[in-house]
Parts: sequence; C-alpha cells; structure tokens
Amino acid sequence: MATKARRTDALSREVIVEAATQILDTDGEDALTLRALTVRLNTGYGALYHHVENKSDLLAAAAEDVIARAVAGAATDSEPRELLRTVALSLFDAITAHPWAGAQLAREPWRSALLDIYESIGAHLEALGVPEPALFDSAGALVNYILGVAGQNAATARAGAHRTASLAAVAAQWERLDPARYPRLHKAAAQLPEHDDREQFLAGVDLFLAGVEAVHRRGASDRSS
Amino acid sequence: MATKARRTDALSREVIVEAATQILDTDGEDALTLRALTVRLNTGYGALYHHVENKSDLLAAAAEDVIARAVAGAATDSEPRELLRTVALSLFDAITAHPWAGAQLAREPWRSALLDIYESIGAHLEALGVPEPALFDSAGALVNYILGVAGQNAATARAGAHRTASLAAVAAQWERLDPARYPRLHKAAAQLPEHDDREQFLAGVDLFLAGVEAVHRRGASDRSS
DNA sequence: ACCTGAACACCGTTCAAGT
DNA sequence: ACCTGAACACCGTTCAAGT
Repeated sequence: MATKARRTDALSREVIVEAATQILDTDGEDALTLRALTVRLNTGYGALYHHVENKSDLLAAAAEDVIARAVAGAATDSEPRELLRTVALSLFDAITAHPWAGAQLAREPWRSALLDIYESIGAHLEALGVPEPALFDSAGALVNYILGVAGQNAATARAGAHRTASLAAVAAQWERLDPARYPRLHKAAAQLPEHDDREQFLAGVDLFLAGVEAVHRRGASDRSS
Repeated sequence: MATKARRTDALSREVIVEAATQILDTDGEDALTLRALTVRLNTGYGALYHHVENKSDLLAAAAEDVIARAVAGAATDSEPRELLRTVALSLFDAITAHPWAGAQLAREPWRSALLDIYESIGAHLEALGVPEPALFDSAGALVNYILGVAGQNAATARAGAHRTASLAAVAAQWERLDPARYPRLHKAAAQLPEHDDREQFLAGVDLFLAGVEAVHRRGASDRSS
C-alpha cells in the first residue's frame, strides 16, 4: 500500500518492458502512454528514458519478448510440412493473444523476433525440398501472409471490445451491399459470423504450402526455363 | 498570390480529401496534420470538421480514392489467372506509389475499396474453378497476403527516404548475424539489395494461385474426405 | 450554412536539478 | 548513476463567435 513511497527496488529495462506489456495486454495499444507507465511504476519520465530509448523502442522490445516466447517452444522433430504449420499457428496464437504485437510486427518488421521466424521458415521450406534460389521468395511470401493476418487481427481487436460484435457489424454491412454489384460478398455475409479465424488462417497456410509443393514439383523438371 | 485572402471558392469534402492526398504523397504520413491542412487550404479547423468527421475519416477517404482509382481500370477479358495477377499487381503498384494508403488498408481493412477488391478476387477465383465453400478461405488468404505486402511496403517507405539505403542497412544487419544461428538469413543478405520487390510480390501471388489450383484439382476427386 | 481561431485535453520528449 | 517532475513543442478536437 506504499502507493506514494519512492520505489525501493531498482528500475530496469526489463521491468519497464514487462509493465508495458501488462498495460498493452489489459488495456490495449492506446493505453500505453509514458504517463501511464510513470504511474504504474511509481517513477518519473526521466527514469524511463534512462533505460529505454523512446516509446517506439519500448514497443518493439515488448513485441520482441512476446513473439520470441511464442516461437521458442518450436519442436524440431516431425515432418517439415507439419513444422511449418506449427510455426505459423504459434505465431497466429501469439498475435491473437497480443494484437498490439501483431500491429508492431506489421509496422516494423525488421526489428523483433521476425528474424528467427524467417530463419526457421526458411529451414523448414528447405527441408521440404524448395531449392535455394526459390527459398527467398517462398519464405517472404509466407511471412508476408502471416504479417497480413497479423495486421488484420490487430485491426479487428482495435475495432471493438468484443470481436463477435464487430464481426456481426461487418456482416451486417456486407448484407446491406447491393447484391447486383457485390453478389459474392453479399452471400459471404452469412458465412462471416460463424467462421473460425484460426481455421481460415490455417487454410491459407495450406494453400501456400500446396503451391510451394506444386511449383517445386514442376520446377524440378523444367529448371531450364 | 492571395496568400492571406479568405478563400473565395467553397470548401468541400472533395477538396479537402484531395489536399490531404497531396500532402500525404509529397511529405508522407506524419506530415498530414489538421494544422497543415488549414494552412494549405487557407481556412480554419472548424471548416474542416464541417466537411469531414475526423482525421481517421479523412485518411480512409483518401485511401479509398487512391485504391479505387487503381482497381478501376481492371479489364474483364483474358483468363481468370491473368486477371488475378493484374488485380494484385495494380494494387501493389498503387500501394508502392502511395505507401500511406497501404498502411491505412492494413489498419482499417473493412473501410475503403477493399470490398471491391474482395469481390473481384472472388469472382476471378470462381471463374478459375474454386467451388463456393472454398471461395471464402481462398479469397481471404490472397487478400491477407496483399495486405501483408502493403504493410511491409508502407513500413519500408516510412523507414527511410531512399529505399535502397534502408534496404542496404537491413542487408548489412543480416550480414552481421551469426552464421551459425542464422545461416539462411546470412546467405540471403547478398540477395536482398538486388531483389525486385514487384517480382517477389508476383512470385508470392503465383505460389498462391498454384496452391489454389493444386488443392482444387485434388479436392474435386475426394470431395468426401 | 459555412467558416474563424482561441482554447482544451492530451501526447512524447527534454533537461536542470536533486540524491 | 539513477531518478524527479516542471516545461516544451507538438497533436486532434471542440465551440463560442462571426458572416
């Protein structure tokens, strides 16, 4: 209850990042302000800036933590196809749990644990039989797909407190569309509220992997073209 | 040269959106402030808010314009596969020319001309032979891939004035990576500076389409599973 | 109806001053 | 070295007042 007392334990970058993560998780991306951090950590602005470069740096560090933790437990056994699905899914789950990290990933992709993701996806694609020159494009495409979903996830999370409510709103919007101009969207409105994001994500990954396999199977025979 | 004179022509939502687009294109996303708009349009804050709901609304409208214009000239002849590539490429080009629109697309995907994109991609996939129940997932996956690239594009554009410089920086970063832990990234560093974004984007689209064709070809025979 | 511009409630960041 | 908190330079948005 020493709310007004000076903090006794030393501040550190680690403690700050942890506090930021908690604010982000419980109150959302907009709630993370330097002010909110000083209150929570019972300290001043300068103290924060002594351990952290700026807010952008702080956000990147928090996202890095969350993503790294998610990808850390990746198994190394099992076949490459399954490993790719596992990596993708663990990323999806992490981003669903921490939408702000997804937004950060999409915003500054070169920072954060994206390097590890790139490397691991590349390794598994190579194990799948993708030849070196195609590896770059294939891994990039898969990562971009994941980033797209990450951004999407962050967007819907930002849109409303309850995902179902905002999904219903979009569905209603689609339903109001002119069936003559938007026949498919108009029809898809019915599917929207009951669809499973996770399953749809995985379906996209499988589409990708099927493409990789198809192209590589073909590419092996007409390498000359 | 009537810089201080009161504006004679009437203000309108259209004029405001156009001015905003110009600021965004020439000076970047951060340069669009309400202040900057009042200066450019020689007016006050209230005047702007009389025609536009808020800044978010304004940004969405500007992105809508840019994206709609890009997708407008879509041909309806030629085979569906080619049409899909064309839609994707025109989007890519629009986002490359207006990175801020890409960021907006990734941020608020339900607004803007994304509906038209969804519909047109759905139509072409259907023409390609994708059955109705799979249409939702396939179109979603492709749109998500495009959004991922859009976000990426916006990110690199934001990163530095000259794309080549920031790409070189990333390449240098990859080169510094421990070759034992990041063997593939370390090697890919050489490919990074000379690779063509547009080609890589298209390669990803083709991977997707190959997957769609492969899955559908297979799916037609064992629909029961 | 349309517009003006001072005022408000916030931001992230800095920095002289304390311990 | 580590921390405090007032101050600065910005935001987006509002609103009483003008035409």
